[in-house]
Amino acid sequence: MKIVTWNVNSIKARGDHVARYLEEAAPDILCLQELKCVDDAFPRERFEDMGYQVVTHGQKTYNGVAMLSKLPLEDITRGLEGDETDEQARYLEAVVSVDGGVVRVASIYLPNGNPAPGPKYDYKLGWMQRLQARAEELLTYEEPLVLAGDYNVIQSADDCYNDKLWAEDALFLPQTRAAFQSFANLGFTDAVRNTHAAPHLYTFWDYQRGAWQKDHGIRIDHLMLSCQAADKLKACGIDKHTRGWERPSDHVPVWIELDF
DNA sequence: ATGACCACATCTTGTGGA
Repeated sequence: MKIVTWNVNSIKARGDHVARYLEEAAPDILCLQELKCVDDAFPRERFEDMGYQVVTHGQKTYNGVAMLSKLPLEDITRGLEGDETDEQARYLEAVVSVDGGVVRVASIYLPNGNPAPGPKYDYKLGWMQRLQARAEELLTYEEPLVLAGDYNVIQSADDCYNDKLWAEDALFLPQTRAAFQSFANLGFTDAVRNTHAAPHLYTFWDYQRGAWQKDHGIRIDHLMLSCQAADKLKACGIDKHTRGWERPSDHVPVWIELDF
C-alpha cells in the first residue's frame, strides 16, 4: 500500500499536476493540503473518474485538506478536536480496511505560525498540543496509524540548507521543535528520517530567490508512523521532480510503501 | 550589479504563505 502526502498550494491551480501524479505514481491514498477552496469547488469528479474516492474538508481561500483513495474511506473525521472556536480546515482523518485489519490515515496542515511571537504563533502551539492529544488517543488503538502532512516544522538543522537563516522563524524556533519532539516521543517514526540517513533532503523550495535552482529547501512534510505502521514500512521517498514541472506547487509529494 | 514568487480576492493592491 502506497500512501502519499502533498501540499498542492491550491487544488484549482494544480488539478493537472495531481492527475498527472496519480497516473505516474498510482498511490493508494493521496493526502492533500492547502486546497484553498470550499468542498463544492473541489474537482472531485475528475479524480473519481480515475478510480479514487474523494473526501474533502475545505475552506474558502485558505487551508483545506483532502484524501483521495482507491480503497473505501470509513470513519471519517473532519477537524481537530479540542477547540470549538477553531474554524480553520486543517485536519482530516479516515480508516481503510486491509488484509486482517485497518490502517488509519490523517491529512494534516499544521499552522505556519509566523510571525512569532504573536497570536498566530500561539495558535500554532495550541494546535500542536491538540494534535498531540488526538495522537495519544489514536495510539491507544494500537493499530497502523499514518499521520501525514505539512507539519510546518523544521525538526533539525539537517532539514534546511542554512539553519542560521531560520533561527527566528516559527518553523524552527526551539519551542516549535520541542513541541514536535514531544509529539514524536509518543512513539512515532519519521518515515523519511528513518529510511534515508543523508541530511539535507527537502520537501519544500520557496518560489523566491531561486531557491529551487540553488537547492535551498527545507523538509517540513512528514509521514509519522505508529510502531504498527513502522513495522510494515517497506520503502519511502520524496518525489522532488514535480518541483521542476511547469507552474509547480512549492511542496513536493512524500510517499511511503507499507507491506499490506 | 541588482533583484528576483505565487495564489487569491473581486482587484491593479493587500494578505498570506514559509
